[in-house]
Amino acid sequence: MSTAKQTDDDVPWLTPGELRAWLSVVDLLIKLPWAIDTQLQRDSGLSMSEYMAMAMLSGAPQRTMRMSELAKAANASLSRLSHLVKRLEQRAWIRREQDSVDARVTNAILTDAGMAALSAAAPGHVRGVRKLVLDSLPAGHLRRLAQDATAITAAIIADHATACP
Amino acid sequence: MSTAKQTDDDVPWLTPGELRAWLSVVDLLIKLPWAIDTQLQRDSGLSMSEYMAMAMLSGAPQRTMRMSELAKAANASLSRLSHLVKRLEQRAWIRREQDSVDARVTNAILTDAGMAALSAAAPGHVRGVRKLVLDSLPAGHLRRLAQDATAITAAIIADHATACP
DNA sequence: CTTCGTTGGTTGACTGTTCAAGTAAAGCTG
DNA sequence: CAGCTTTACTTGAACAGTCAACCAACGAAG
Repeated sequence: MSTAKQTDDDVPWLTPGELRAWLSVVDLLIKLPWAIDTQLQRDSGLSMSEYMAMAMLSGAPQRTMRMSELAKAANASLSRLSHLVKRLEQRAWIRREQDSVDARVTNAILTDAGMAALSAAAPGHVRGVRKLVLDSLPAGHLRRLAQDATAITAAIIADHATACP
Repeated sequence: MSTAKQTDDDVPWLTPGELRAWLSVVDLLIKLPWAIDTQLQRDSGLSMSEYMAMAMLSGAPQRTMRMSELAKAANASLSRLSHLVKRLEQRAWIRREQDSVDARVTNAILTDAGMAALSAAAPGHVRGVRKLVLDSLPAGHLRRLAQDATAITAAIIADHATACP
């Protein structure tokens, strides 16, 4: 059933402490995205992924990025981004343009209206992040949390790289 | 645009350090569920939410829970759970039964086949969690991480409670 | 300069989630 | 016990995300 070298019987089951810890992490993985998304959706009609895409564009030179570049920055698949940008294009917040050098690449450009929408959404979003995340953690814990998060994502990327070369 | 008491201009923007830390957490919130789901789907044809529902049932007396109870345990909305259970029912991994005391409640019951499927899926899942999460963190960090996660989810719940009483 | 493989992106069908509405049993309340 | 309200789900439509084709442009190789 699994392709791993270890047999299933070798896997040490989680200790009660590990299990509780893992479940509280899972709880976070469900609830935090939900909370952030809810605030953004309610106050600005944006999903987190849409916000991220627009935020990344806003920080780029000319407020412009190629699709594949933006996909990486916003943690989205190319397909997902394509659909997402199409929707934002209909709201006139993003414009698409063919690159003049390489005609295969599409450049996504944050319009002025998009920039305005992002600016309107940002304070509420930041307030939410502050209230839910930063204010919940004692001083110094944020840095630790970020380091642990980075360590885990690094393991994910490494694992993915060894799994399919 | 927002219903909060603070005006938008009062919100202190994130410092560069806070922003970096937050983005690394966001990265985790995207990649870790994806990695876990991918492993489960590939090796066992289950999504994380399906796995969680079945795991919760497996630990309950009679391998039985009422839908609303299971929804809370598995972090799902009632509607989502209803659809999800319908799908698992078609695979004969879960059975539904009306409660004999209160005819409104539906009891979800993990079948023997469901238990077998769960047992087959568990080792691979645990191995994944170990490899990606537990093994990425130095000793002691897991407990800290869990505490921080719990603090944040508590803030989310508190916030949600004050927002809509 | 034409063929072939690669890169960059789009599209459409399917799947799962959410949201709003609906149903039906329980539990008051007068 | 007749008429509300609440509780416990279920359902169907809308929507976002994934996956597997697909297409067009580029770039080597012959």
